[in-house]
Amino acid sequence: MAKAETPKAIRGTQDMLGEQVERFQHVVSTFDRVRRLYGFQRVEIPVFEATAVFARSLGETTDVVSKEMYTFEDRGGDSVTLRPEFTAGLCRAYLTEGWQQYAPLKLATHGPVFRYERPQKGRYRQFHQLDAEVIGAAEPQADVELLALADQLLYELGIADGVTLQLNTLGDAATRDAWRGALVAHFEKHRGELSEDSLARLERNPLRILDSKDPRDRPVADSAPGIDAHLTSEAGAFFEAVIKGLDAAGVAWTRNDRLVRGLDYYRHTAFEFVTDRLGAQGTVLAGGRYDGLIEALGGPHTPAVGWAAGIERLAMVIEAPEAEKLDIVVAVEDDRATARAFKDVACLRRSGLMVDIIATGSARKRYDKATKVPAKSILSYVVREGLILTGFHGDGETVDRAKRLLPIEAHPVA
RNA sequence: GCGAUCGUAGCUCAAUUGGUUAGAGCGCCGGUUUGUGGUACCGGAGGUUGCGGGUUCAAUCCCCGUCGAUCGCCCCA
Repeated sequence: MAKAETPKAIRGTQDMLGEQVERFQHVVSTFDRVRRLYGFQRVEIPVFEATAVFARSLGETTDVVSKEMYTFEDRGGDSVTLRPEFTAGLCRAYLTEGWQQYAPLKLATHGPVFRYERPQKGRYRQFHQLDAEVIGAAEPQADVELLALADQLLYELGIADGVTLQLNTLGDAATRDAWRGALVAHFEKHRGELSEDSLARLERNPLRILDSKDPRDRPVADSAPGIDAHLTSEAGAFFEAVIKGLDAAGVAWTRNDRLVRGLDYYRHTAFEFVTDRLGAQGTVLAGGRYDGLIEALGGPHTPAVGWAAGIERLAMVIEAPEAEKLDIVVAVEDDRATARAFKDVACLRRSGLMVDIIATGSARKRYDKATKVPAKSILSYVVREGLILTGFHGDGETVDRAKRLLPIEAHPVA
């Protein structure tokens, strides 16, 4: 029979073990702890939705919809899509589950998301996000609270120093239209100085020229008009309130008036927490206010604001957390003690101690193996003159606890 | 979709300008030493050098293709 060929992992997926998992878990558990401090409740939503949920929310950026989503037809012929983000699904749930009665809702969730993209540093096809949203709150306090949550999360992950909060406003609809007009006029005037990529952007998505990485674009992008001159008084007041709130809450930020969002339903606050330690994929947490999204999903006008953070990117930036140690590792150095040892191990585990046992392979090497297992203490079993003897080594507190649970006298070999 | 770099044992890496039987450490398995201990030694298993062509007396090494990985571009909800 021909040797079976091992199927390979799908491009852009990850298998995690050891330190990678420790890092991942540390990010998630820190998020779960901090989110409670702010009264954000955990929600669960599906990993896939009707394609319309995301297609509608992504509007006219057809590139993203057609090329970058994992879209399939199910057996009934319906088009379904693996979630590329949490926000649209949460908004759908808000509308279809009657969650409007609880508004304003502070929600938190985390899990896998999927984007059909070419993998690179900090970028995968199945990756994982933390997500926090406030749905049904029009006030700038919601933006501030959400940013404070993000800020504290990064602080407690120990990476606040290496990350900066870049803040901008996209204004309201009127502001945005006026600014966009001024930008297009500016870029049209300097067509000749723009890169080919940016000339294409000028047609599809002119705001994106502002954050172009092409050095040829920088002079034109840097000299482009900012949004401030076009802010309506309402939009200006909103941004002011956010800034004042951040300062009051002690959240450090820097203005980046080149920071934009591609989609029209984004209003007012836009922000990104950025690190320089991840190469080209330095954005570690990003979000903004999306007052127009729920209407785009066929719901009533509903103001909302939220953010998402890449768990893998955060996990790469933090210090390695200390691996969890077992309380005891048992080394059975004589096969005649095996039954006794397993009995004791069962007792210890039922008492809530984390215990592993080494009872296979060369008997005389089992102690050496045990010393390599991350554990607070070692319990060894040997046989002398027909008696099973036990020996403890390591952390005193753990040893004392185990000694109280186990019979200390030597047992004859059965 | 485009570009650059890289694919040798389970892992990290060697192998002279192309040269004969592709090595080492770690890990794994077995044995010896030690015997309240993380030591040292001996032995073993494990490779179609990613895959397929080509050049050559001879290819891990050079060339082409392909697959995969990494990093970047595009995109970034």
